Amino acid sequence: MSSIKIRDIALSHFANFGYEGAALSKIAEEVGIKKPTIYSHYKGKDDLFLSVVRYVFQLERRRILEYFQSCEDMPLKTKLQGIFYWLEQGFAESDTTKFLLRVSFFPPPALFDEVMNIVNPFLDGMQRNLIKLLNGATKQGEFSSQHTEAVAIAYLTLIDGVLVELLYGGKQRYQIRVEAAWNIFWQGANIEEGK
Amino acid sequence: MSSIKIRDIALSHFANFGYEGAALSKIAEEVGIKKPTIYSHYKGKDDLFLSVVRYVFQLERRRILEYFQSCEDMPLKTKLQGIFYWLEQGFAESDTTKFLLRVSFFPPPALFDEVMNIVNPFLDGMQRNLIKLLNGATKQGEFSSQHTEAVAIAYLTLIDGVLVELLYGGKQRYQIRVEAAWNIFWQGANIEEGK
DNA sequence: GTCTATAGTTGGATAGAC
DNA sequence: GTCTATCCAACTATAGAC
Repeated sequence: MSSIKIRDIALSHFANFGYEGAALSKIAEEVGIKKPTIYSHYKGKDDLFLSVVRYVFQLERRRILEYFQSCEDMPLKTKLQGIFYWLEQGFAESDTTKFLLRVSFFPPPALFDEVMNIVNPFLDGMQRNLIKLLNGATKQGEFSSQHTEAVAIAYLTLIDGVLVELLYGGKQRYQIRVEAAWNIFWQGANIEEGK
Repeated sequence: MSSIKIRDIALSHFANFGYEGAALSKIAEEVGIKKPTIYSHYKGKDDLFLSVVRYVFQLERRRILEYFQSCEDMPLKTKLQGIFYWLEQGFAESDTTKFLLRVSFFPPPALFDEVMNIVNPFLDGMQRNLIKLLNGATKQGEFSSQHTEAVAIAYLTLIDGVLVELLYGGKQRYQIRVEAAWNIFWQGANIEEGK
């Protein structure tokens, strides 16, 4: 089915040019079909865009679950630190992360509500899973902190901060940031109680 | 001069709709002039856009210098922590921060090189000033860390991470992030040597 | 500098033959 | 499902009167 090919190429165009910057004519050209043919697969540009949004977030959700399952028996530190390598890989392989960030930060105004109804549950789920993870580790004595939620929030902040650099500065600067910021985060998160 | 009014209103349109999403007709309408009048002030859309870019980054550079001068005699912790309130204020007052982030992360492809020739020196200057600041404080004994550069990088990562939330999640979620992530950063940065 | 009028292009979307 | 042909709306940009 060429619906899939259209969707995949549209993803890369939306990721690199944004919603307004992407043109159905250019997408069709790269797919190897004529523009009107898109309309026999999708209702229009909005429908195509929202299909890509749903696809990307579903894909990302599954990938994250797979990651956590793949390192279920490892210590917490390994799990949390491994994310950064995992992010780098996912970013290199496709335009999904770029699309994800662009859509999250600057969604097309007309589709704001519909986009946020997909983005927000995704982020909330991320945060819930993370807190669960930290709580579980705390019980097992792997991790000592009275402020599990604060650590979770700081960790998400760290991820956003390095993602920004991955998106913008490239791999090398990303790795430098991860190295520097992770160590300080981890030390700060493991301070023993008492101010 | 109405060049300024055009520039300021264009700034808000570019910030909220992106380069492609902003229309000269809408900008002119809000200014209270007709569209062709813009062409007697700017060569075209590209020229207007790049004028806004130059203006915003120059403005931001000056604002940052002013901030650091305003708290020159304060302890390092106060300086670094004060940035977060300062960011929040600047973000609320205008669309400059939104524009700055949008342009930095997702510049219009056709103007990529020209934009980056403005963005990169700006960021490099930020990082240089920060390292200078940390080095100065280290000499005065305010701050103990063997890894000044790592702290600087982690601090910039922290700023990006909270800015993302300011842009996307709003003031309240921003403040929560700042509270949680700053404490962990500061503790981690001030760990005594060893390990 | 500001306008009216308009050129020239490109965008999304539809009708209808095959 | 795919095409050709076409429509209409919106955009940037320019010409020329005032």
